[in-house]
Amino acid sequence: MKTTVEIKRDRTTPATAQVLGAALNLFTERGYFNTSIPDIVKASSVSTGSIYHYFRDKEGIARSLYNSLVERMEQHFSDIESAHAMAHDRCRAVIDLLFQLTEQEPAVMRFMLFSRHREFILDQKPVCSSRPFVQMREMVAFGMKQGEIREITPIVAASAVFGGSLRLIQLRLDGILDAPLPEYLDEIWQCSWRSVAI
Amino acid sequence: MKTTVEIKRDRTTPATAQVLGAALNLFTERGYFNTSIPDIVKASSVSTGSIYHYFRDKEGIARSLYNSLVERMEQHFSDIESAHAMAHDRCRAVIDLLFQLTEQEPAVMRFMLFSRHREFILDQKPVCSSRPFVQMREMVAFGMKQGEIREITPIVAASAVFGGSLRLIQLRLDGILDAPLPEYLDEIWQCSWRSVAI
DNA sequence: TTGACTAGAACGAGCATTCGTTCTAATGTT
DNA sequence: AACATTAGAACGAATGCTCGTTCTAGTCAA
Repeated sequence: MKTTVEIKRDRTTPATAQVLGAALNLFTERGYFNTSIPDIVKASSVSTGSIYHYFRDKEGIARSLYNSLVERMEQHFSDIESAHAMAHDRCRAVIDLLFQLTEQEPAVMRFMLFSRHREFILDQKPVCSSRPFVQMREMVAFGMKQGEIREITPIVAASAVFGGSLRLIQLRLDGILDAPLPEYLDEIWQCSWRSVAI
Repeated sequence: MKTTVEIKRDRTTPATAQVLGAALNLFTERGYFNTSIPDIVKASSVSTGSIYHYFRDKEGIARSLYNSLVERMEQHFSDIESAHAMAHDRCRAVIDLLFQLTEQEPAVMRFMLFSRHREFILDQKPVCSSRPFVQMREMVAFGMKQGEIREITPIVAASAVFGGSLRLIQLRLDGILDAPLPEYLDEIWQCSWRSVAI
């Protein structure tokens, strides 16, 4: 039996979508603490009262945003695991996806990877221990078990495989890189895989 | 001829050191915006009046902190360049240094690498384009010119060389890694160098 | 005595949040 | 069909509080 609360929480109205969209942009452009509720009201065209009708408080907006984006990323990664059998192909597909997402939805990427969530979402674990990041490490561990990847400390291997690409994403989001990331995919993937391949 | 302002800015009193130390800890533990001036007053045992005597405003504290740490890092890197002639040795020494600093002064590392300075220090360039990061990229570019490193897009090479280690630093600071970083130095360096070596 | 320094109370702006109200549309009642 | 009832949704002015900053008075060293 569903409780009223659950029903309410699951519902997605146009208003909440507008609020979340506006919040995503503002939070990534100026940061959570430089964004006021009045700012969100203006950007979303949803009134203060309505915002507090749908979300417990300002932190609740950020939490809801974070959860939905993490969930979405989880789904992407699971799809990749289904589509590819080898660790090599899985890891490459992950980087390909992240590069594309960075170009298409930089705000999403900025919020997921480079916001300091723990500063504004209380009792939040670091991003690095969220499901998607765990999935990435599992892919590498799997590759090691299958003999695709050299036997080294698993987390070191995972850092070697994904570290360079994550760095490129940061450089791109910070405006240091002018060209779209997919142009670098082959080069960085060659480096990454060389670093851990047998 | 020095102006009064410059003289004042250069002076380092015990009080300013206490304020900067307290601010570093508070900013990295809770974040800049979750730290109030009263918090800094308590933690530093320096009164509000004195703080505003030495610093223009709250942002000034952060700016002063940032500049002093960047300067310190620049010096370290220049020393490394003097001590080693090969890109291989220089890059390895940089990682070694960063790993040691992370263990000895995690707050410094956290503030330098993983604070979102641009959110609280206005008209601040992204860390990635600060001198130390440029120095790191120059080391790699130099290695490529000397034939130590394969010919690929320079910034991709730099990301490949340092990306894995920076990732490990983040994991360590976020509490995902239990062992001190220097234990992983040999492994990650092997990966990093393999990824770009001729 | 003078000028640098210290102190912490007082100030006012801006913030997150609340509240009383109105609006909308669906449901029930006759 | 016509009206009454109700619950959720929307609104934005009002509230109370926190914070960065300023101010005034006091201390100390030279």
